[in-house]
Amino acid sequence: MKKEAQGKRVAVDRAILELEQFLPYRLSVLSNTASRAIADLYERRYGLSIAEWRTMAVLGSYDGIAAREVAERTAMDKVAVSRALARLIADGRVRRRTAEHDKRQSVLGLTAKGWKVYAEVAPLALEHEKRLLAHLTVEERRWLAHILDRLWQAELEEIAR
Amino acid sequence: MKKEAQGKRVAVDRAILELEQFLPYRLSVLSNTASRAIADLYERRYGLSIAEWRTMAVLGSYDGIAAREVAERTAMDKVAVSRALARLIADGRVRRRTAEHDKRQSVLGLTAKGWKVYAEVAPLALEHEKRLLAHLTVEERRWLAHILDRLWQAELEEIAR
DNA sequence: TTAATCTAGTTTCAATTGAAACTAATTGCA
DNA sequence: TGCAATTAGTTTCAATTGAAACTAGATTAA
Repeated sequence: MKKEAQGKRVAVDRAILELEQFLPYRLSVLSNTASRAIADLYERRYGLSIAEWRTMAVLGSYDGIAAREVAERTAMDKVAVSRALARLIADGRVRRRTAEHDKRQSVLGLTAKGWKVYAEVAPLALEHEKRLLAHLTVEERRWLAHILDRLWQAELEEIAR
Repeated sequence: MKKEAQGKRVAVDRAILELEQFLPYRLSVLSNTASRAIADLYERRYGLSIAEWRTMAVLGSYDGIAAREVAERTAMDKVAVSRALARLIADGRVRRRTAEHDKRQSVLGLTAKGWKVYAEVAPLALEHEKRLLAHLTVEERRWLAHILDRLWQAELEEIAR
């Protein structure tokens, strides 16, 4: 490490870690910008938070699941799910029944109104994803998907331990 | 899409988007787990939040910069930086002078105490990063670095527009 | 010059989040 | 059985965050 012109903004000798090169930092910044743009859009247009959108998305794929499974499938904790559901139900986008076989559990699903929102938001989200990926070549995209799978898997194993 | 056994957990016809495959979601989950483990560690051991650690990290690399530049280099907003600095200074880990050429600006740097913390935390952070990357082959690691660069660059261009 | 604009950084107040405690129902097991 | 432990989900309260307003200094341009 050596001085730049002016002797200002010196990269210091003792430094061992460059934040800009640090993987967790890079992932965090990337993740934030990837989510922010689209999140702002459906927040403004539909009053949906990320937590609410994720909840709707999994209910779009898995009708009739309980809150616990929403939490698993959205990687959110049960408190966040509870709050997201409270708002979605208040807005009439999600319906909740009590499971007959276990009265603690709920049976959740999108209402007609919820499906209407879903049918508008999902394409926006997918388009946004496409725009992000458009910056990569086909090969890079394949590698990215592969690497995410690998890391995902590694995490699961880590948690399982 | 078709029914699974039991007629439960049905993947619904109208579903357009699988959250688990959605890039912003995958990045978010990955980023969270990548940061969480290490963040918990230096929170417990040194009482450092992520914002504080990032601030210390850039001050370790760039001595004498102002809060504005900390914000740029950590991808945090100025309020977050102001608060992180307030705590770091209160803890005696960062020193702040006023810039002579512009009395609005501060001139920031790690104190001896700050350097001591840095010298302990940085290796921990790097080791953690190594453990994450250990799940990938050399080739995968190279591609990951490359892809992150590409997306990073794309973002910068996006913002510049 | 000096008034208007801009920039660095802080403060305030409301909204969001996180952790712990809680309620209600279910399960495991002596 | 029935009582202790577990699970689903909610509530509460404190801590964190975000947005806007604010202070103080610097810059611009008439």
